[in-house]
Formats: sequence, C-alpha cells, structure tokens
Amino acid sequence: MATDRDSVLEAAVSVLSRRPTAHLDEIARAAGISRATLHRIFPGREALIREVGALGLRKFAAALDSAAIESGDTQSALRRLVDAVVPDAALCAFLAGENQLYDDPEINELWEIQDARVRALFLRGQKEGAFRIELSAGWLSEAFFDLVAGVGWAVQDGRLAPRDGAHSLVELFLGGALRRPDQS
Amino acid sequence: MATDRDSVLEAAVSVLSRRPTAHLDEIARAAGISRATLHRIFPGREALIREVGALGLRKFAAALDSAAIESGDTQSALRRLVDAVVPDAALCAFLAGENQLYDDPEINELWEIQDARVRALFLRGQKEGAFRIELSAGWLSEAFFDLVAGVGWAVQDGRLAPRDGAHSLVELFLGGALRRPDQS
DNA sequence: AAAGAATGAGACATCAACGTCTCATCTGAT
DNA sequence: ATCAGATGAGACGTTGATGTCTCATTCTTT
Repeated sequence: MATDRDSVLEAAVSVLSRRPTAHLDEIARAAGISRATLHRIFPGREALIREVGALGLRKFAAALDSAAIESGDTQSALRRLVDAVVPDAALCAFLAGENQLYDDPEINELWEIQDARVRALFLRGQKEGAFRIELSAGWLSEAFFDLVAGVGWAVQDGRLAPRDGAHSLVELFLGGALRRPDQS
Repeated sequence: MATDRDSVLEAAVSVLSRRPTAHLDEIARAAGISRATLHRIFPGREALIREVGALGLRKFAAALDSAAIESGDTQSALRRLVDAVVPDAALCAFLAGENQLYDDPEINELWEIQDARVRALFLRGQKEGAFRIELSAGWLSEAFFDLVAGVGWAVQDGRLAPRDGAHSLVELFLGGALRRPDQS
C-alpha cells in the first residue's frame, strides 16, 4: 500500500523536477497507472504536490539522520551527508524549484527544521575550525542545497554521471575550483 | 520604447523567478500597467516568457563580454565575471528554473553559445593550472551557474544581502568551504 | 469457477486563465 | 481648446486542465 503510493510519488518526482507544470496525464503515464487511479490515490493535483514535497523532506531528514551530522568531525559528517543525499538529489531539485510548497505551514516547518540542522552543522564546523568563517553558515547551507539540486538536475538530464555526483559535489563544495599548488 | 519593454520585462522577472506560474494579472500589476497594455506589448504569455529568457541571455552574454573572460588570467576573469553577473542574478535564476525555455531552438542555441564560453574559460584555466583538473569543466560550469542562480534567489528572498552576493559566490566557488590552516 | 475488488478507458461538467474586444478616461502635442 | 494616441477597466468567448462519473475489463481471493 504505502510502497505503491511511494512508487507513484517517485515517478511524479522524475517528471515534476524537470517540468513543474506537467499535466496529470503525464505523471500518471510516468507512474504506469491511469489518471483515474492517480485520482483515487491522491485527491487532486495540490495534494500530490504536497505529498511529493513531504516525501522529499522525509528523505532529506532521513539522510541527515543516517549521516549522523550531529556527531563526529564536521568534514567527515558533511561527506557522509553528501553520500546519503545524492541518491535523492532529484527530490532536492524538486524542493528547490517548487517554492510554492513553502506556503504550506506544515511543509515549511519541516523544512525549517532540516535547514536548521544543516546550518548547525556548518556553524559547528566553523567553531571547530574546519569550515571558513568568512562565509556565513546560512550561505554555506544555502549554497550546499543549491549544489545538491544542481547535481539532481545534471544527473537527470544526463549531463553528469550518477556515479560522479557525490564526488563532484564534495570536491567542489569543500575544496573549491581553485587548484592549490602549495597544497600537494 | 525599448526601455519601456525592458522595464516590463524586469518587473516580470521579479515575479516569475519566484513563481514561474504567476498569472498575467500579477505580472501586469508588478509592472504597473494593466493586463490590456501587457497584451499590447507582448502577444501572449508564451511570447513574454520567451522575451524574458532572451533578455536574460542577452544580459548574461553582455556580462561575459564586459568581463572579457577570454583574456587575462583565468582566476581574475572569473572574478570579473562574478561581479558582472551578480547584479542580474535574478535573471539567471529565472533561466535556471524555466527549463521549458530550452524547447525553443533560438533560445537554446543562444544558451549553448554562452555556456560554451563559460566551459572554455574553465578549460583554459585548467590548462593554465589555475583550476583543478579533477572536476570536469562541464561540471564547474554547471555548478557555477547553479550558485549564481542560488545567489539570485537568496537575494530576492532577503536571505542574502545584495552587497554580499558577489563575495560569497566567489569565495565559496573558488576557495571552497574548507578552512586551510596551512594557507594563511 | 465465481464473487469481489481494483483498474483502465472514456465521457462529462466545471473552472480558471487566457486572448480579444469595446468603451471611457487620460495624456500630450499642436 | 482640440484632437490623436495611449491606457485602464471590464465584459466576453475560448481553451485546456482538472475533478467526477460510469462502465467494461482484469486481477485477486476463496
């Protein structure tokens, strides 16, 4: 039952993250069901979008949990987080693009919680001396999420190999684009 | 005449970059004109969206030109590019979110040209030893644009001060989030 | 095999945004 | 002051997506 709902939601993500205005026909076809059945599972378009958003936030929260970002050294924690979150990067891309979701107070609150956790990770890392302090924890958190979404889009459009997603993300975000001759 | 069109387009960007499905009523109100006049300037919604996209690409191309990314050392070129592009970050955010734009061959070709220029900048920087070679020029280009769009969104939503946009972007993209004790 | 549930296909009404039109009002130039 | 042009406000029909319905078919369970 729940797995059925989730499989439909995953199919919806694959369509909606690319084209947020896709018709229900299209989503139903992507999920391999008819529009009638789609309506039997979700009362309407709005409910479907909300459920996709909620799924995305659940998975993001689960990634934060499984990465145990609140413990251990912060750099390793961030690397674990990337590994945990990249498989669901498409969902993050959806969350990033569907700003209308945050009109819903429940969704918004759930997001605030997760975002605060990420910000806390960066703040802790800054206090420990792992992350740069010239950049605010808020901006680091925001930029991190932007890049996760970017990986999601790039993978989905075939511009980035799924295998490379986590590595490209970590290396750029942590190390930057500049080569450091004095480092190696 | 042209300034009038452009002022309407700028108003449209401020609305559409945040909510791509905004009604024409809303856009007209944001531009300070009536829906009738909006229709007199642009034949329809589709044309309006296309024009906004074209404006964004023109401004992006102008930023690449004014930054002279094809000459000089690549790191400085990138810094100049950031300074030139951040004021129009909202337009880039719109371009990033409106994937449907790229169905239009003219828009798509224009984008390909600019994207190739950015990729060439990174490739040149890699050959010159300024940029890391473990990350593909394509990914660097993609991530750069993601962050520019992120700055646009963050500034528009008040999460990032406009003054900080360029600095935050350059520092994170070039230097990464990691602090380097052996550097300073 | 038979009964029940679930699904797909399609028809149908509804509704909101869009595009077009008209007319009154305002502005600006002569 | 007058006239031409532009604008705003609003009405109107059209269109397309949505939500609901029915019915035939398929799958499941016993």
